[in-house]
Amino acid sequence: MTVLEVLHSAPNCGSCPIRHNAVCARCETEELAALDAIKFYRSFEAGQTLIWAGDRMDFVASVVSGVATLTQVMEDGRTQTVGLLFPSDFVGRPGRDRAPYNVIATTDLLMCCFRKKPFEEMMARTPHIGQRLLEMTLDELDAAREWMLLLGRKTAREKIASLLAIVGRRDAALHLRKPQGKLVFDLPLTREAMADYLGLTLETVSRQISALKRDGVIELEGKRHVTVPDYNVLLEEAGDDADGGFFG
Amino acid sequence: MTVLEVLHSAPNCGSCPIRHNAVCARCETEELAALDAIKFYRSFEAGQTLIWAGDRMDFVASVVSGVATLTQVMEDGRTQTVGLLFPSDFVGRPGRDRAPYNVIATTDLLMCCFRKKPFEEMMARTPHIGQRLLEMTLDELDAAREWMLLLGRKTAREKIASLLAIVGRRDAALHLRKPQGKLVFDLPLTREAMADYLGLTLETVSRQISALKRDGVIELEGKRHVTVPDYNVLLEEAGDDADGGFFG
DNA sequence: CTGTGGATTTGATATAGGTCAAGGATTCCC
DNA sequence: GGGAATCCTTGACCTATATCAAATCCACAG
Repeated sequence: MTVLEVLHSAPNCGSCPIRHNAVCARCETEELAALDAIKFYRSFEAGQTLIWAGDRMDFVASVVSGVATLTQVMEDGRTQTVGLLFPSDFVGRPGRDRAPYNVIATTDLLMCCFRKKPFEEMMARTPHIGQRLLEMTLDELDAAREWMLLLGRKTAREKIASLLAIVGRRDAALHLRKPQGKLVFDLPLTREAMADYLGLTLETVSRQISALKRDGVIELEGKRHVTVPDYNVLLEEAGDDADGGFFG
Repeated sequence: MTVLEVLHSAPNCGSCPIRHNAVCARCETEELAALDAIKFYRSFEAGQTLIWAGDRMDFVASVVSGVATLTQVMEDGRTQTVGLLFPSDFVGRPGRDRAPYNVIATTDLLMCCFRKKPFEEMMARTPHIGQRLLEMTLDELDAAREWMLLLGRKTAREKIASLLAIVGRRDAALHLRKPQGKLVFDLPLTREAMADYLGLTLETVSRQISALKRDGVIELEGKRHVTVPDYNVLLEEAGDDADGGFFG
């Protein structure tokens, strides 16, 4: 995969609590060439922590394949995941050099990285990139706030349905399809990782998944392979507005 | 208060779930003059909804005095507040013209507004402003994610203590002081508004405030006037890291 | 095939916080 | 002063979810 491909894939997936992406979908060829010169790839295994909260971060990066989480941990071990990163999502914050969260690969993961300093210099020369970054950050903020509603007010069943809807939507986006009708995808998270994202325990996650299965909202093959017979039914279970959020 | 004063006051209050502010603390005098030409003031009464989710927003604005909330409401009425706006905080998103949340004045409120189109034109001419806006948006994102930890993992008592710590810190910032030792301030929120922000019911909020009072963590005079004998004790009750978050 | 360890499910029980209901305090208005 | 509205507190009880404890499943090493 070339940088050009990474940067030009910019699916906008909706109101998910998930980062959107592509650094600059409109930038000039010569700028892409410049980016190309400062890029490198890194791969990680499922379960690996790529970055620890407080670490110095001297690069920014895009997810090429796989899924990662952004996670906060309290002193006594209570854990809350605050973001999910799918392919095309972006990590890193120009102008800040400490990572505020643990970044953990939940599946095998390939990242396309750019050294931070040259990236920032390029940003300074290229207004489009800064604009795009503001755009992306606003999307992330909307996603975080949508998740605040989920964490503060939704029931366990609604939380699970919401998460499944988002994973289904992002997976559909990877295949350049709109999420509708029947969806089939693999869960990129363990029950525990789902619990950490939803503010639940893994037992509750397991029970609610069983309940959704019993009620025919989803079908399961093994523990990770999910079939959603009707995406709209799933959205109703999620308690969202009809279209699944502000972005449709 | 002049625009210059509004724009140049940029307290950075820490890891609160609260927006920070000042559009551009470093911009040139002539740019301030340009901003001055497109500003206007609006005032609102406590309880008034300034903006409804879905409304067209043709301005951006800074809080001059008072407090407002950003609030999401589900179809069945469940309500979650996703942001608190104190003086110097910013509302509005260049490049987007629909408001995603209700904005509600919780006290009498004065806003300093700028018409959006000229503001955006100015942003395009002045890289500092765009940079500052990205900076502010990243702060908001951090605050939102800190709040996700609160909503997903903290107990009711910790939630209340966290909110009191944040209000105390922002209030101290208004007086250009560091929060420490004894703090005295007024709560700008009803019990119900606190509940909506913390993902609780108003009864639970009331009970936990009574408990913190009983345990000497706070003192109350009337329902709104709070004395915190020792800010560090409050932070411990909040379950945060010693210094109260990433920003100190 | 067999043991081992992680991930998951399921059951029994406990509890934090929600719900429903009643009553106080404060303010405002007449 | 006397409603009456709003906001807040407190009590009694209930329930969704957490906690603790076994099973079960499955992948993988030997």
